[in-house]
Amino acid sequence: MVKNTGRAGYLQIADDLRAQIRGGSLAPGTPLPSTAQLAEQYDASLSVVKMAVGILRNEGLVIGQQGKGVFVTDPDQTPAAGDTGGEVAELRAVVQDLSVRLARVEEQLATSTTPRSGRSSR
Amino acid sequence: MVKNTGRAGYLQIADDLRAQIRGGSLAPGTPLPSTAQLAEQYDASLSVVKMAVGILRNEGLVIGQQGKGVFVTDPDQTPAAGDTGGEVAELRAVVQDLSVRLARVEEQLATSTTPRSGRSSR
DNA sequence: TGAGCCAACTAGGTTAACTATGTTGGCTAC
DNA sequence: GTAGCCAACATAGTTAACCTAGTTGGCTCA
Repeated sequence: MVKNTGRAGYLQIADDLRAQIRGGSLAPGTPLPSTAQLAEQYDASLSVVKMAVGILRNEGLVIGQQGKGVFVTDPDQTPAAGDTGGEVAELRAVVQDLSVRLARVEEQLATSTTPRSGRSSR
Repeated sequence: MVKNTGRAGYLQIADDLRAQIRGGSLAPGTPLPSTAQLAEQYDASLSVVKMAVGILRNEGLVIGQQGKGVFVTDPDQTPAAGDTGGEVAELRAVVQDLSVRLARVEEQLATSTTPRSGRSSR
């Protein structure tokens, strides 16, 4: 399953699993196969599989529970790894502000343009 | 150097190096100390250091050259792992555009509602 | 039936060893 | 001076082994 494409085996596995997660084959909350099973499926060592899963964990796509397994995270509740979360939060705040202001403007326009005919054809 | 904070050693090292890179201590183009040196500095095994560096490599913060070393990447030229960087930049631009346009509309409204006293005291 | 024990299974971290590949500097020969 | 060789150094990937910690299910006993 791990091909000689020059791309490291652990990255290929991570790519494959990520594609499954992104593509919906592995839905949020779904447990991934165990490390042992993945090693068998991908014909790789446990260590390589662990590395691959570690990559996805750092990306926030999966979360592991000792003794239980590794589960696909819910994208709506994933803070997003790294500082991106902070940037996204910032953008959300700005968008929220714009939304409020725009609603206000729309309201003003709705009440102020009604009596003025000729201004409604924008 | 790797503390018993419950956070994995390799993650601590990655955090530390990331902070140095983000903080400017390690400028773009700068070579990181070698794996052997980092292992000594952080009192960890080669493998742990490699994992830490691997994390940073996946984040696009560093790039390695065999036989030479690992170098800090230039943030302006780093695509940022995945599409998140590009998407955030794009969203910023859109938000900025909306901000300007909304401010303009708000200004127009302010001037067109001036003759109507009682409506400006929002 | 419920509680306790334990084996099997699981994730995650750490370590050492090995391999492949590339870089660099010193040394030698021409 | 230049080219070639090689040891030392370096990155990156792979593997196996070990350890800690947690989960689960089956079995035994009260």
